[in-house]
Amino acid sequence: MPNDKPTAYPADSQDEAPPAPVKRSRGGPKGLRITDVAAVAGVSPITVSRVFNNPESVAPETLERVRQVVHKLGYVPNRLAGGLSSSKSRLIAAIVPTIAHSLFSETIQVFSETMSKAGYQVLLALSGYSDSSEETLLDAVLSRRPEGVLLTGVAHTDSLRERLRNVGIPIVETWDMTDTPIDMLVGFSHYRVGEAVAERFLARGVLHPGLVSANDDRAIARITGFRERLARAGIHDIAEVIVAPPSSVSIGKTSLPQLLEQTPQLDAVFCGSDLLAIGVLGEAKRRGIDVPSQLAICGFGDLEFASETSPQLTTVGVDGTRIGVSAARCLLERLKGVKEANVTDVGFHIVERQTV
Amino acid sequence: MPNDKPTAYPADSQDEAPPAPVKRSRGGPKGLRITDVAAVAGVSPITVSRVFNNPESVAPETLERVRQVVHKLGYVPNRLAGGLSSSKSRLIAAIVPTIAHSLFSETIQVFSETMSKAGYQVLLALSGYSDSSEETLLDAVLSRRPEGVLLTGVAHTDSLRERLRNVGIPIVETWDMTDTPIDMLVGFSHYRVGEAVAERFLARGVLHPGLVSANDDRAIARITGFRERLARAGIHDIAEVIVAPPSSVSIGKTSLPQLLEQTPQLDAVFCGSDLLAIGVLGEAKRRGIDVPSQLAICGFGDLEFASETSPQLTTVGVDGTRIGVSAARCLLERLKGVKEANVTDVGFHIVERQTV
DNA sequence: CTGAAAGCGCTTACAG
DNA sequence: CTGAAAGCGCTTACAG
Repeated sequence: MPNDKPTAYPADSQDEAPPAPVKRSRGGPKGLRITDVAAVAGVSPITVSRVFNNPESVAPETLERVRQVVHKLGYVPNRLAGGLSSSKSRLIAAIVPTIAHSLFSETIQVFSETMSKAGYQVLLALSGYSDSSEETLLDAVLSRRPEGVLLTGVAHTDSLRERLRNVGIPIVETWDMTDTPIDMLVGFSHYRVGEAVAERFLARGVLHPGLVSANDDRAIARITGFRERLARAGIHDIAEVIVAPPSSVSIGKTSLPQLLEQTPQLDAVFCGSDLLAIGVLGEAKRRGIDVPSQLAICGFGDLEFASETSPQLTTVGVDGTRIGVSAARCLLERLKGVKEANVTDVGFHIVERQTV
Repeated sequence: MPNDKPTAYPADSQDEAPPAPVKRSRGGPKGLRITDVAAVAGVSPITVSRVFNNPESVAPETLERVRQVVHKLGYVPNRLAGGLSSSKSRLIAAIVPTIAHSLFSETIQVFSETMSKAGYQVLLALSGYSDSSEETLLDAVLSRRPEGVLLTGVAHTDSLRERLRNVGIPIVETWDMTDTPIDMLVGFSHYRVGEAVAERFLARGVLHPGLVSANDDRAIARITGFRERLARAGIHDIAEVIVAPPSSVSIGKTSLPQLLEQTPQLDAVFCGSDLLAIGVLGEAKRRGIDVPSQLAICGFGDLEFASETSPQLTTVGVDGTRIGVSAARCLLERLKGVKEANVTDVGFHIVERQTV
């Protein structure tokens, strides 16, 4: 040894002593931990954990005592830690194009209510109507390790579908229909909606139909059904105005002159939403066109106020509340271990408010 | 020693060997971890972490290599772990009474968009209109350790306000006004809305006003402003129908006869929402009452469709989008370290659609 | 620009 | 019914 002089260490230092571990403070106490509660209540941390997650397994008086300490201290468990440890985030992601002025908001409302009654919380992810950044959005969502996912519409890209399938958590697609769902599905066929509206128009003797719609996936499916059904009846010329979402009353207003320019004899318009329909209706009135005798107008969504203020409109009603509740139930069943796949067609109904 | 026969242990077992730690498997691999990426990329886990959280601090070619491995493997970081470790959940909670058929949905829409652009995600918590379980809801929210909270309305109970103040994260109250905000606030005075509507009515020469409203906090504030302003003008008798939320067109319809029963000379109605106003208007028409000449009706919310379909209605407009954006900005500034308090009165405007 | 060690606050899997 | 030890998958705080 090059240097065997006595060291400066205290007398009790031992030759074999491991290097003292560097104490790295991480910024001091951030708040109450489960150990704080345990110490005050005179139990182990595990018991405190059980009080929250499995109270039946704790003796009644222990339970009571711990609960009082929890309440007195104002302790709130850290679910980031709990989720990491248990692999149960108790989080469900809801991916929706938009919740503003939208049919989806009531679906999300009841979905969220149902989920929170079952002890889950909802992470809201707004996808917009473009799918440019959907991969990024999905990364953000999956990084929270949700235990289930509600999708609005059927996922478009194969890559997305593949990824969702592979995470191995229950997925429920809503508000649309497909033969190849990722997992579960609660929705209806927009294609058939289009067909059904076309049939109504045909039954009325419509010869020169038009359509106004935003260009989101489901609206396109409705348009396709509409067009194809009309084509089978020999009608191929359809006036068409396609706009970027979100649709609105004012877009409806401006679209009518465009449709009339394409088809001066226009006698029916299928609108992508009730808002568009209201706009078209208002503009028709302004031009002295009688609805529905000269121009039939069909909307989509069956908004309550529309039925009150615009009884001349026909529309397509969908039970958004039922979709939300069913979607929640599907996920919850799976989370309880039920394994069956599940596709529910909730259908739709055409609301003819005023006899033709 | 009672038993010093040779043991059955292998020859290399040592007397001093510490008790072999029990290996407790936790269920095997749940998915890719940061160490998997690190191993493939030939770097340490910390470097992979930096690629996600602080890419500027990583050499360009290391960055590129790690990113390729991440992409190839499909690795998604676990933010439960990340959040626990860093005390940064990147989560913002939005507590809203309801998002269905509601003015709040557009606030939440833009709030959520703004937040996600800044790298945060929104945890949606629906409080309903009762505050019975608000403590429970808050526990659920705080257990996720959000970095900020948006509240709709000003929190009611002292206990709630105290708890929110104590968590030490930025809080923004919205859609209401108070002299004693918990922290930041973006809203307007519902009391003043009520006063302003009363003044419009007085200016019209109204003598026998009534009101229909749901009984949520903000509606009550509007009613109070309305009543007190009228009282100052000597009007104390006000017909009144108070209903449980959510309000709707059909409730509006049924309320008019009730108001007329209380005050047969009824010449104005202040409604808690545009939906109620539309219902009242429809019922008035049905009874041959001209609006606004015989009966003035004022709603709340300025829904776009109402202006198109019911120009006879007056209403109160509020910029919900601005509230959402401002609330998001307030929170984001704080999260960046700016310390100033912030109270924004976004005001409101009365929309008189048809000249009296 | 990069890494080894320690720690975030819980829960699991045992054992008693 | 209760608890000591280990581990969940990251990031911090250093050190180089």
